[in-house]
Amino acid sequence: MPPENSAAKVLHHLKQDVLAGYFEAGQKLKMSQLKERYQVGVNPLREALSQLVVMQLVQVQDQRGYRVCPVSQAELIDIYDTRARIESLCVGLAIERGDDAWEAGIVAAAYRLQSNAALLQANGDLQAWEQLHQQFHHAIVLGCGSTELLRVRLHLYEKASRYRNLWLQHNAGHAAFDVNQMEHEQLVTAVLARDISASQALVQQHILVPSQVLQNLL
Amino acid sequence: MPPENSAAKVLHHLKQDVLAGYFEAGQKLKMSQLKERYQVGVNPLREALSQLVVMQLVQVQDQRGYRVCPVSQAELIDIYDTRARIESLCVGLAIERGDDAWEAGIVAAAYRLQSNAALLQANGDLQAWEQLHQQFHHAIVLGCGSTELLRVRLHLYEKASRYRNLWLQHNAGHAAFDVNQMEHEQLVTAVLARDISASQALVQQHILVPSQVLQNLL
DNA sequence: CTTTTTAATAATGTCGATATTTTATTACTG
DNA sequence: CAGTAATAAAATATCGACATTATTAAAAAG
Repeated sequence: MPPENSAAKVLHHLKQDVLAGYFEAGQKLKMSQLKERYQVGVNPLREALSQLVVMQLVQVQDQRGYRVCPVSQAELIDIYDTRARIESLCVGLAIERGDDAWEAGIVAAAYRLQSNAALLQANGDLQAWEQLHQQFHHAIVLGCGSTELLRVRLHLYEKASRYRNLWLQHNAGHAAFDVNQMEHEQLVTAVLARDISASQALVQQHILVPSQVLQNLL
Repeated sequence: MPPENSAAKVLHHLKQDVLAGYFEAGQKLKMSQLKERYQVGVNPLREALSQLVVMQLVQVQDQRGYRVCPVSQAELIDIYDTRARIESLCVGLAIERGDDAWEAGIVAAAYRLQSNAALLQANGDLQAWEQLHQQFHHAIVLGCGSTELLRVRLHLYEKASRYRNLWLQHNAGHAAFDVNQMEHEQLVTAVLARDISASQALVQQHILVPSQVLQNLL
């Protein structure tokens, strides 16, 4: 375990709290409040907040402190649309470049997702399901072999988190989950068959369908 | 003019200094040194450095301070490869979505670049040329209309800056500049003709050729 | 009663100081 | 003389305190 300074620790917690919605969109982030919650002084806090500003999760106004970035339908559409295109790019490259270990990783992640999905849904543990879900998609795009592209992808995934949580809650115990699961099977088949255009079409749909559901919720 | 705090001011200067190569790749960034140069205390400095860490221009090691991110041939290839794909994506969308104002903006930027290129090359003002160059390409991709995609593009452009400076210096007064200029004319023609695949092929080449030159320099 | 002005309260941004940790130097030992 | 241990020097990370600025509340004027 890497020894982290308090700025790094508070960054991690603060980021989770913003992404999970503990701090609502647009909410003011007062120093006194944050000091209390994370048990650190202002300087590590300001470092963490500065980093979240670069990640576009927090806004800063000179002499007026920090606040959580607002959400909007326009941003939702843009993020999901861009994600769909980037993910498609990653998938195409991964199919071109992926080797045996890549294929095995996909099968393993798909198995883990499928075998735990029903239980986690019954428990209502949406975050655990989302983690397995994300690991499955990550196993696919990992084959693209581009650090930069994967970083861009991760950034967009994180920026989408606040919107995705709405979708997860809305669809808890809903039929959309089963549809989602079916799409995974189709995707695995297309990817392992090295069918680039089919895989890209499937993965774009897989991302854009939740976007359309969310547009009606905002 | 927006009133900025010292962290924002020092961030701007420090970023420029890293991108321009004033601080070399891998170099240790000592606080005493930075305090002297930017005339601020450690806390605004740490905020700025924290942001540069997120931008992947600076690395941090716990209790061992900050240093400029190293450069490598592998990173160069990855950045330029990814840039080529993202730029291609932007260009395709821009051609699909661009309107009259977009076309006019491209013609204007191309004109400004072409009319100043010879003079700036003679003066050896490579940075001014690069600025016009970048404004030209930005005028094209602006038509894609996606804030997120443009942000990703800008991030990759900035990450490529340190490598690009090598290319600029290497090609000062060289024939490659004229080839580069010719590629712009072809690109304008293809874009205004709304020929997506031709435009994408041209812009990919336009980015990848310098990458191949640079691979021999590192 | 609304608007403006003034006072108070609170919050932000920066610095200097300090404890802790790393790095460099010197001394020691096999 | 190389390698290691002890010491000295330097650098980092954090806090508390203070000056500046924004926000809120109260008072005064129209």
